[in-house]
Amino acid sequence: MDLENAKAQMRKGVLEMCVLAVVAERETYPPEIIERLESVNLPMKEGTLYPLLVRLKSDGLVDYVWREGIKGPPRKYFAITEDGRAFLGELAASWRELVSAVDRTLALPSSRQAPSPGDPPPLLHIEPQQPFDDERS
Amino acid sequence: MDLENAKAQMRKGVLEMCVLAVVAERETYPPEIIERLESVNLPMKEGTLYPLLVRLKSDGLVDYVWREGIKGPPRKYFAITEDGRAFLGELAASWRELVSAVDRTLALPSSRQAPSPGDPPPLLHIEPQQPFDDERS
DNA sequence: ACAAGTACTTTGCATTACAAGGTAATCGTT
DNA sequence: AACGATTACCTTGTAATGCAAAGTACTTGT
Repeated sequence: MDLENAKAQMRKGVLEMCVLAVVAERETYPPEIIERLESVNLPMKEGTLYPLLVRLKSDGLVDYVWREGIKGPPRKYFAITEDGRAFLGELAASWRELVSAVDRTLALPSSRQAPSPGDPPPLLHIEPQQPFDDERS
Repeated sequence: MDLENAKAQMRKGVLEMCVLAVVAERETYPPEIIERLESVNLPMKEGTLYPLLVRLKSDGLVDYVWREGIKGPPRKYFAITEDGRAFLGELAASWRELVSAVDRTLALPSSRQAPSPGDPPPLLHIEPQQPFDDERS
């Protein structure tokens, strides 16, 4: 289990919201979306983005038009729809709830500090515990 | 695409960290871990937790001992290891980075406010845009 | 023409949460 | 002591989804 994998797993759940947020900012096309997300440290690959945009489009959360660029092939410029903007609002609210829940978990006593040398070794040398509330006789 | 699914996706990436945080707090056994997480609004099912604990154990991040309860069958009491505590520290740091990155994305202009009636319809009625920086030549 | 660059698309794989069902130990009641 | 209820642990199959890798197509420059 490596840290990189864990970080990737954490990112997975928010990519959809972040793409929607970037598209909500203004019309863009996929390579630009990727650049933007990378610029805030949220790497995303082509093979992830294109299918995601297809999903968002078929759910009516974004729409696109073909536009000719100054050079190269035509681009799909995406914009958010009204439904998309409403959904993004809900996603952002859920995100804030999640952040609050996770922070509450991380703030639990003993999960706070890094291991300091000289601490009493906490590993399974705990005396047999008194049950508190859940064992109704 | 429903909101519930999106919320579940967001949770997925952090469950491992949260379980580790709960176990870091003090020795516990699986049903209690589930209760704790539910109490902070992070639902997790048995079929998710047990295989996850197996992974954490085989990676040396947690350890367990069998203990007899006051009633019912014996329980596996889990505690975090030193390695686990170090890893939890890294996970928490990555989590904070992610929160910061996502918040930066959500703060992009136009993804902030909810749709207000009377706004100019923003959907793809934007005039053909001047490219800014990325079209070199 | 042809190569290079850019953009869009698709396929197969790995990870992982979960629903659903299964095994086993203990307890209370008869 | 037998049996159902409770509690705890475990396993299997499914679905979602990020990604690597490879493919298609349009445009530009030589």
